[in-house]
Amino acid sequence: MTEEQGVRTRFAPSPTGYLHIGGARTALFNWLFARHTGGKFILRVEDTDQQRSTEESTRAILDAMTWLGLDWDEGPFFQAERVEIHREKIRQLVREGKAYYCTCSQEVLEEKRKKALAEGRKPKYDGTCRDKGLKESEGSVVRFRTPDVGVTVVDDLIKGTVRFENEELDDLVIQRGDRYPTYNFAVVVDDAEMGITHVIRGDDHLNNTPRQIVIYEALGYKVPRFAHVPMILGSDKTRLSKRHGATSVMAYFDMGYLPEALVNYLVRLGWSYGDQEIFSAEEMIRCFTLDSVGKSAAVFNPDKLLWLNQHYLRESDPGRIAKMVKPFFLKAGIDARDGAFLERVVGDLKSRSKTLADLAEAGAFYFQDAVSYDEGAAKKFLTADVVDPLEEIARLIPSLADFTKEGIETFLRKIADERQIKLKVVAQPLRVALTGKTVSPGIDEVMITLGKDRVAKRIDDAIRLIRGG
RNA sequence: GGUCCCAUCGUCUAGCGGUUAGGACGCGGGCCUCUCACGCCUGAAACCGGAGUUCAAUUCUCCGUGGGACCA
Repeated sequence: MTEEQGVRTRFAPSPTGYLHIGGARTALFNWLFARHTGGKFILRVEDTDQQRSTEESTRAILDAMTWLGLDWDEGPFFQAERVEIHREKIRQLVREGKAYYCTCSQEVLEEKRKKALAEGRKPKYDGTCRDKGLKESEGSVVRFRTPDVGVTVVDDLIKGTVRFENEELDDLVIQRGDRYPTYNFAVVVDDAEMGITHVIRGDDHLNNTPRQIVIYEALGYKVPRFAHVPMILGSDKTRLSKRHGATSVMAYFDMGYLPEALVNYLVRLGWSYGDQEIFSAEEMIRCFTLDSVGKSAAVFNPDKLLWLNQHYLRESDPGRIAKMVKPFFLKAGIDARDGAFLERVVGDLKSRSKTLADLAEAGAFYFQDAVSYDEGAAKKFLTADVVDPLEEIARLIPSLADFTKEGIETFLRKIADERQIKLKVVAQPLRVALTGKTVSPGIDEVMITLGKDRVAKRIDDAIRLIRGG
């Protein structure tokens, strides 16, 4: 597969909504295959559905691809701008007798279909107009003259050899009554004209493939290789949809996921490389092949995505995470403009957060002038018997020479030892005094990030609270 | 209704005739520990069913069952 020369793949979303999880994985596989083989990855927007296509959707899809790091080499091309090319090819087929005008009305067709079904026959077009030699007329459609004998074989790179009896295929409508080409026709012309060598798409298109192959052949095009990747399902094993949770790629951006986590999650959905779970973009490109793509549908598992996100959050550079998390703080009304301070906060929290949103929530206390105490925490840990050690800490902190993790640890242990109590007996009240909560980064990390002044002030505040009752 | 695809722990998957059926997420227990998270150890958890091929089937073939998709 690596030897393939001049590979050209494409992703062809229709701009009728956002880029969703399934589309993103299809795009990813196309992108990976192109990158792995040194080929080109092309983006084509299938905006022929005039009613539902919007520019906002196009923008949203492009933004999502960019966020994921799926860069394209050519395009975006717009299918709507290519309609004249499609019409020319349709006229060509009609001229050559490979397609014909049909004037059967929807009503008649529907009636015949019902009748066929009722009599237990196949509800396929009966060929009424096939040999009438009709000219174009108002509302007429163009049908493709499908060979009615023989077999069309799809030699799929993922599914293997799939055979279709041509007699099962219908005389497909290739131009609708409004003179617009149909999907199955336009996609063939565009893929062929753009020199696509490998069509990698969802396996919901597998049944369309023989219909497309006969069109390729009628038009004298070289038939590309096909690879039909299995679908992504929701937890109830039905097609992934909104009711399974977020399906839009950018919804994950909004929830504080890192793009590399989503990409890593997606690549392992249907594809594997031994036991490896974690892949950098470079590793994916190096390891990706279509023959290790599985055949069966996969259920989307948000927990595993969360785990990967946590992993990448922990591994990432604090500076980068600080930039990414800043909007989450701002959204919560927290002024996180002090870059150096924010970066220290991120350093404390990135290894213990699952998402950027989590991080911002857990880190809010760093930015408060007056700590807001969790009620239960204050009641349990800010008690009269800890006033003495807290006072001692507040008194000695300003002059503590070694204000490092080790220095603070030693200092706190000494405070505890002198009172013949365990460190944790001091640590929890101190944590509540500094953070307002019982859960936080290490007490030493918090103190360093906050700095001596804020630490002393917060302890004083807590003592005042205890005394004030 | 027809056609097509698919089938290993709850989930993602490894396996490509002979394995104590491996890993990961999640879940249970333990260790570490200033809380949490990480990390480490550990436990429970799967070959859809039936024929056939074979000395031997999770693996190959067929049928069934279940799920999914497409065409209308």
